[in-house]
Amino acid sequence: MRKPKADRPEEQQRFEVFLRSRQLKLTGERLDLVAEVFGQSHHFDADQLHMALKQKGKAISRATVYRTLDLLVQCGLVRKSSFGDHHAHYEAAQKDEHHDHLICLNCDAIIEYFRADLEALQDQICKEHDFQPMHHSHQIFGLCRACQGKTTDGPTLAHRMSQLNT
Amino acid sequence: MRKPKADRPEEQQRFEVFLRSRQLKLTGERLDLVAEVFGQSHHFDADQLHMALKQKGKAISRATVYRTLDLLVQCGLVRKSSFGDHHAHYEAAQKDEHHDHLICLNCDAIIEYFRADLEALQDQICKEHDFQPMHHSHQIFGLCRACQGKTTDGPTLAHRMSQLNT
DNA sequence: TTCATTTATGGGACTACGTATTATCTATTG
DNA sequence: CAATAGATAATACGTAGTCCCATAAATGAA
Repeated sequence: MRKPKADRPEEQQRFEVFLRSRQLKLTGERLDLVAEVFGQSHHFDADQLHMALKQKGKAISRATVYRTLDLLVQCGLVRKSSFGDHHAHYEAAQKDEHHDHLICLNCDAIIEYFRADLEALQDQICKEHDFQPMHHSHQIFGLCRACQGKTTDGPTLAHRMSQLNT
Repeated sequence: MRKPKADRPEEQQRFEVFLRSRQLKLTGERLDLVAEVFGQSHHFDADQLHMALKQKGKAISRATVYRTLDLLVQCGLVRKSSFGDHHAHYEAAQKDEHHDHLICLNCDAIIEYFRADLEALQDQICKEHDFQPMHHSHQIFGLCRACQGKTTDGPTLAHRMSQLNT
C-alpha cells in the first residue's frame, strides 16, 4: 500500500502532480528513481544514477533512467548541464534557486555562482534582440584557486580547451 | 613550389607560425582544410567540412578533419561551440572579435551578440571566486522574433529543452 | 639531393552516450 | 476485475568522435 500523501517528500508530490497533469503513470521505477535523486549528492550523471540504483537492488534499465531524468528535467525538479565534457550532468534542483558554474580545467572542481545583475543583463540582451528567453547556460572554464599555483601542463590544458564541448 | 609568403592569406600564415612553434608539419591536407574553412560560410560542422572538401576533390579522412580542427581551435583561428544539440559547431574566427549566441528552439536561427559589460561582469565573478578564466560559454535558448508569433507546440518545445546539451 | 628522423595520414575498428523497437508487463479507470 | 493506455527491459541501433597502426609525407642534416 502506498504511503499517505502527507508523508511523502515534497519532490515526490510535485512529480506526481506533474505526471497526472500529463496523464503519465506513477510507476515503481519512477518513484525509486526520484527517491534516489533526492537522496543523492549534488551532481551526478545518468550512469552513476543507474549504478547507484542497481546497488540498492533497483535494477532499472538504462533507457528508463534516461526517460525518467528527462521527465524530471521537464517538470523542473532536476537541472541538466554539460561541464564541457561529452555527457550530461544532472543535479537535484534545490527549491527554485538557479545558478551557473565555474569549472576547473585542471581538477574538475565545480563552483556554483549566481548574480542577479548578470541575469538582468541577459534579459536586457534578449530585449534588444526581440528574443524570448526560455533557458540559458553560462559556464566559465579556467583554473580554481588551488590549481593556479600548481605547475600546470600547458599543452595539455590547451588540448583540454580545444576539446570543450560547450 | 609553394607560393611566396606575402601572397598567402593571413590566416594561413598564422597557422604556419603556430605549427612551427609546435614542431608540427605543414601538410597539404592541413593547408586545404584551412583554405576551405576561411572560404566557408560562417557556421559549419565537421561533417559539412568533410563533405565540402570531398566535393572539391580533396578527400581528407574524417580523423584528419577532426585533428586539424582541433589544431585550428588551439591556435585561435577557429571557434568551437555547441548549440545545445549533440555535436560540435565551428566558425572561422573573424579577427579577434568574440561573441556569444542566442539560439531559437523553433527554427534554429543563431543570433550573435557581444556585450562588454557582460564580459566585465564575468571577470568580476571570477575575481570574487579567485578563479582564473580561460574560456567561457554563454548561450540563451528561446524563441526568435519570427517564431514568437507562430503557434509553437508546447510539449515539443518542452521536450526540446529537456534535451538541451549545455 | 639524399637519407634519416619525425610526424601525419587513411580507413576501419572501436567507444561512449543516448535513442528506437518490440514484446511483455503494470497502473489506472470504470 | 477487465480493458486499455502507457511503461518497462533488453537489445539493436545511431551518431559523433577517437584510436590504432601500417604507410606516407615533411623536415633537417649531410
